[in-house]
Amino acid sequence: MSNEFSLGEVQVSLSPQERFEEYLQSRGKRITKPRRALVDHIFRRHDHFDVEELIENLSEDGLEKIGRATVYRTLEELVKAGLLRKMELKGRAIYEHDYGYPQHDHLHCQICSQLIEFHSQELAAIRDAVSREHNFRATGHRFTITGVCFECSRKRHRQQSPHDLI
Amino acid sequence: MSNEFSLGEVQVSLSPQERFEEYLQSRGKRITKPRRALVDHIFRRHDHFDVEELIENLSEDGLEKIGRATVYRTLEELVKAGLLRKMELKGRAIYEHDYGYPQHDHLHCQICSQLIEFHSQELAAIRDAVSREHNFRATGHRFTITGVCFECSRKRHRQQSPHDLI
DNA sequence: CTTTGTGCAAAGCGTTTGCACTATT
DNA sequence: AATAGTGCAAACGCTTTGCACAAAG
Repeated sequence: MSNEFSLGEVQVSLSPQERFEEYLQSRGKRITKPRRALVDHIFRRHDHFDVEELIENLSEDGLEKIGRATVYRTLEELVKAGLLRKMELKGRAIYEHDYGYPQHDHLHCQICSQLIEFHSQELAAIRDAVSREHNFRATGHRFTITGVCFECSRKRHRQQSPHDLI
Repeated sequence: MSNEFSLGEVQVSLSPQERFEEYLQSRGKRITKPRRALVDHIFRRHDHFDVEELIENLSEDGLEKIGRATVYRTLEELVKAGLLRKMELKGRAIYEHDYGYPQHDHLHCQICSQLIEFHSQELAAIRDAVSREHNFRATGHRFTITGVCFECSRKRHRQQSPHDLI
């Protein structure tokens, strides 16, 4: 158990950095300064983030010179490498750590936009059962519950859901 | 049972048109020609559709004069009225009938992009249990399984998932 | 007659792409 | 030296918005 990383709850034997380099090597892609800086940065601080947030935060690490295009391109690589998970919310991409983190899904508050993670074993079972029934080869799933979080429902008694507001 | 509409499997007492007019009236919004034409059109033919498809098909019903802006604005109303369900896929909005249709979720083929519907009672149960645990007031959920459908996995032995392609 | 809705074209926003330059191999 | 990656700015695709005109109430 000495050379294992515990980033969340899942044990993995390579650091995200190492895993990314391995991925790059295996595809004949280059290990560059911006790529290294980005993995470091992302796995140092972020949990869920969108590109705009990420770019803003880059200056905290003195990485303001990395261009948007490089950020977008690197994020794509990180997803392909299995380090990040991407999802779409309100028209923009949200990323979160995937490598070394356990499978989970989200509650999404429509008011404050916060994402709350939850774990459910049954979900994977349903996914597999449904996929089998349809001869579908599942590679992943996304389950998102939308509504109003505890804090927001305390604050506002009138809610903003599609069906209300007279 | 005489005045009921069966659009899918759920019995409802108003036609989509009537329901939409009721919704519009209740908000002091006007019942206009384009709005009426759009509900008619949408509930005549479509199942899942995106805005581009919808606009292309409008000419089949002689509705080519309805502008994009009106289409977008009306779709938004139809969602608020509970007639349509909106979801985002690959950066663009997909709509499907909601009113008069049973709750369901989707399998999404990454190759041919088709959406396959499935029904699962357990899913609602999980949603409610998880929400209760987090004091979250759920108003809906979206569960999408991604992968490769039967037809596509027969055709291609090499798949296109994130992790492959040398 | 008042006010909301429409159609058009322009703007907006997140993301992608072409290209000359730079850095890795 | 050869080739892949970077940064910039322009282009993109989908959606929203401002505005003058049309239509509903």
